[in-house]
Amino acid sequence: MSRRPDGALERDIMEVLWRSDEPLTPGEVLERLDVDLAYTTVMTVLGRLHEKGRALREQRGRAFAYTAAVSESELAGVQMNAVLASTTDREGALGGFIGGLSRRDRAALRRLLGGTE
Amino acid sequence: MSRRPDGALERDIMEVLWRSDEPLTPGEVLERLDVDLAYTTVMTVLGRLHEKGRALREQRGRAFAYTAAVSESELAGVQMNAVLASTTDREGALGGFIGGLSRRDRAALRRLLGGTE
DNA sequence: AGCGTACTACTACGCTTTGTCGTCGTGACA
DNA sequence: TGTCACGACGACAAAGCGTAGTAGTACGCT
Repeated sequence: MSRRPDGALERDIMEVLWRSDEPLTPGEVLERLDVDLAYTTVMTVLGRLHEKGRALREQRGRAFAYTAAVSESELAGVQMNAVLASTTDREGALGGFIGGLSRRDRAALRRLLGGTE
Repeated sequence: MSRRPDGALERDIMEVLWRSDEPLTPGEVLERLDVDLAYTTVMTVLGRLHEKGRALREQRGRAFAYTAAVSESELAGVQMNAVLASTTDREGALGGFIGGLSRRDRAALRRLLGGTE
């Protein structure tokens, strides 16, 4: 019985939410997960995501339908900023960061940073 | 007696290591921490950091002296890259990231990206 | 109106990580 | 030679997470 690594199930479920353009009930989330889990497991995790503010929910009939609170890319942006904020050598960190980027990512970054100022 | 949040002690100790330019024994680390902890607590955490590869150690007399395995900025860079790698919308993530940067950081980033291509 | 079904709330358990210490053996140094 | 510093090992509690069962309840269908 291998248990998936910590955070993996929450992550998988968030990905299901991100891929959907409308709110999903626990049952719908369960369908879209390829793994075999109990209904209540999905519910519990959705509830925890909601508690932590990472998922919003709205009543849909008797059920709750969940939506991701922040988009995947927003979350990634916020997390990268959090890492940066935790360090004292911001410039060094930025240097290390771009040193690890692919050529393509570096180009995208340059473009996103845009012109002057 | 409140326990400090998860990860905080390891972080504090890593910061002590980062701020030192030479390897430190547990006792020296303890001195440099402003908090009041048992000697063994520091030892345990240093041992765990070593196990996880985040600290190197070398014999110094009878004691071990510990050094950070990666610099603070390297670690931050790696972590930011890891976040980026975990997302599907890399460009969106980069956009969100720079959206959260200060003017100064943005300038630094632009400069670091600068010349080479 | 009654019954099954689907869904939520509540509870629970085990594992892992982390914060926090104690004990003990041993080697070094006064 | 005795005290002390230091490392090995172990321990315990709290939190986070994966995983699931039970029970109550509202809805739809018959």
